[in-house]
Amino acid sequence: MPQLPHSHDGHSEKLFGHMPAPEEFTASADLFKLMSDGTRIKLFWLLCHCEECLLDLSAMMEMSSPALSHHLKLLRACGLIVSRREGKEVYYRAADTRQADALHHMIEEIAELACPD
Amino acid sequence: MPQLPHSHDGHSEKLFGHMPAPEEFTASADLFKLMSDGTRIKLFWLLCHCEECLLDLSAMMEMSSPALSHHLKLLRACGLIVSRREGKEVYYRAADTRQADALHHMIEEIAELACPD
DNA sequence: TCAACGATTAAACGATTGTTTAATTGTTGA
DNA sequence: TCAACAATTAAACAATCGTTTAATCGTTGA
Repeated sequence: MPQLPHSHDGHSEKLFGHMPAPEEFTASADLFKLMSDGTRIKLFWLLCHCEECLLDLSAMMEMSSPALSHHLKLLRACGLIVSRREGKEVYYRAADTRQADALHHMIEEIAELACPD
Repeated sequence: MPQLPHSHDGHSEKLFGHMPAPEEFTASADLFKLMSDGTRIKLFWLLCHCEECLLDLSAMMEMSSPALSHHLKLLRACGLIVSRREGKEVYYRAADTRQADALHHMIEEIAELACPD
């Protein structure tokens, strides 16, 4: 049993002995980090409700297309969104995965947003 | 009805007209930002499972006490954890709120952590 | 009251992140 | 093939963040 500076009770020491590996937290942290930016939350939320091309997203988000492209790349790298090219345009939408769905619900639960159909 | 650069269908334009205010996303972003650091996730998770003083937390987290104090301050400022002084020591634990509870479950759902009793 | 201890604060530093501007890649229709 | 358009990439910049070191505050017991 590992020792703590102050021994208040045995509970913490037992917990100390069963600490999850740091990697288990970094995986979560990376996902939360992705949502730590208001721009990306709004973007991801938007892509949960429609499929759109960069220019339209750019207008809806009121941002430049390079800035948006940067955020889309991050979201796609984590598998939260997918894209498909159709002619000159690339369409983005939320991925159809358990993780993306869970995150969508988290966002709406936290923000208590009214969710358009 | 607002106009988008490309009019693919009416759906996005309708959505564009009902965009939630930026503040609704910044509130969520702030909460996610709090959890965007592996150190803080681990710390918060720990405080969901025990109540401890700074020095013991410092040992369990393998961090300096000033660094830890800084993170505890951030978590407390958002109401996710509470503290009480008992003599020379200050004890921290997760707050007993819906938000803290929801976040605890999110972390374990995302990390799929085995949760010690 | 004063020394010891635990906790907090402040200042400084390095690292990371988001946006801008400009250049480049990819696709289509004339 | 070339001009127009959509998307992406690259470089540069300011801003934010987490840690360290050092100093300070608060409490207790001698």
